[in-house]
Amino acid sequence: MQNTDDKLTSRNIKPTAMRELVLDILTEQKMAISLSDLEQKFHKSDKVTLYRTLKTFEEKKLIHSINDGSGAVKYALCKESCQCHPEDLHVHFFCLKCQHTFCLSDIPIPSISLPVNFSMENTNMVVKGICANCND
Amino acid sequence: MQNTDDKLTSRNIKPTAMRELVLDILTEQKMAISLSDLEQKFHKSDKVTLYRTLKTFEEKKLIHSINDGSGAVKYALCKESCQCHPEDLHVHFFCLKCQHTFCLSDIPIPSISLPVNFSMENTNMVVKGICANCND
DNA sequence: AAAGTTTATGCAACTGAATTGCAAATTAAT
DNA sequence: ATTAATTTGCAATTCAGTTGCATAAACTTT
Ligand SMILES: [Mn+2]
Ligand SMILES: [Mn+2]
Ligand SMILES: [Zn+2]
Ligand SMILES: [Zn+2]
Repeated sequence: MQNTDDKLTSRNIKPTAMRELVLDILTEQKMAISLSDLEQKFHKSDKVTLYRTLKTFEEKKLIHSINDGSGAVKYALCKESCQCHPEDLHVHFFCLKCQHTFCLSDIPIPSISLPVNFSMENTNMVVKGICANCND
Repeated sequence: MQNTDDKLTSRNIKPTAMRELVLDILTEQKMAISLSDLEQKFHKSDKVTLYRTLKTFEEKKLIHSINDGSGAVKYALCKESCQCHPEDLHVHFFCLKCQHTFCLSDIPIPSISLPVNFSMENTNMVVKGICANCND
């Protein structure tokens, strides 16, 4: 198990104080969070710095982004082994009641056969419904 | 085959001039279009009216919306038989080159088995890649 | 047909997410 | 220590989506 600093350097991200804080917060989360969610975890913070931190993390494949249709992109940590290749992708779940977005890390995105001459690079699959917490 | 007016009334939408125009434009499209795309098909138009027209159409299940991650929601006509139930859902394709979004109407969204106590109501599945046109 | 009622439209204005420019601060390299 | 490269903070912008309200159009009732 690597510490925060190693997790950053192993993804070729320079470990600044800010980035360590952000990574620690992301590591604590049980669900995906948006930029505004992240901002609210700080007492004082600059949204743009957090924005660029998330961008850097995503670029270096430390986190991945999820478009759950809620209007704000959500982010969640990648597994250590993740390279964000098609085989690393998983299904996400958006709860219509609590509005939380979960990584269903164990559920790979099913591959589908596209029409002729269409090639795939990536897939975003979001199931919407009621999560276990909200189902009484 | 119904005319524009009948298509509207059969979905319980009052057929105003505006709505007929919008439906005709939507019917012509080979791909899903955004609100701004729609706005640009008019010489003079009010974005809010178009916005509310699309909302009404979607509510009455004449069209469905697609969240392709491009930043703007896209819209496309439903099939005549569509009730927007899970069994009516299909996969969408977003071309990374031409940025167009296509309904893969013949490809149903594969059903997945969710973790215990999660229930599903709806699924958004967008495959990203290169479309047939762009694959030379 | 006229008057009244409901619904749709147009315009202005606002919100909130995402993004850019730039200067100051921090970090790395020489 | 000086210089160069990178990161951070603040101001400001863009753009999709949305609301409020007044006018216009479409229906209902007399
Ligand atoms: Mn995930
Ligand atoms: Mn479609
Ligand atoms: Zn929930
Ligand atoms: Zn294309």
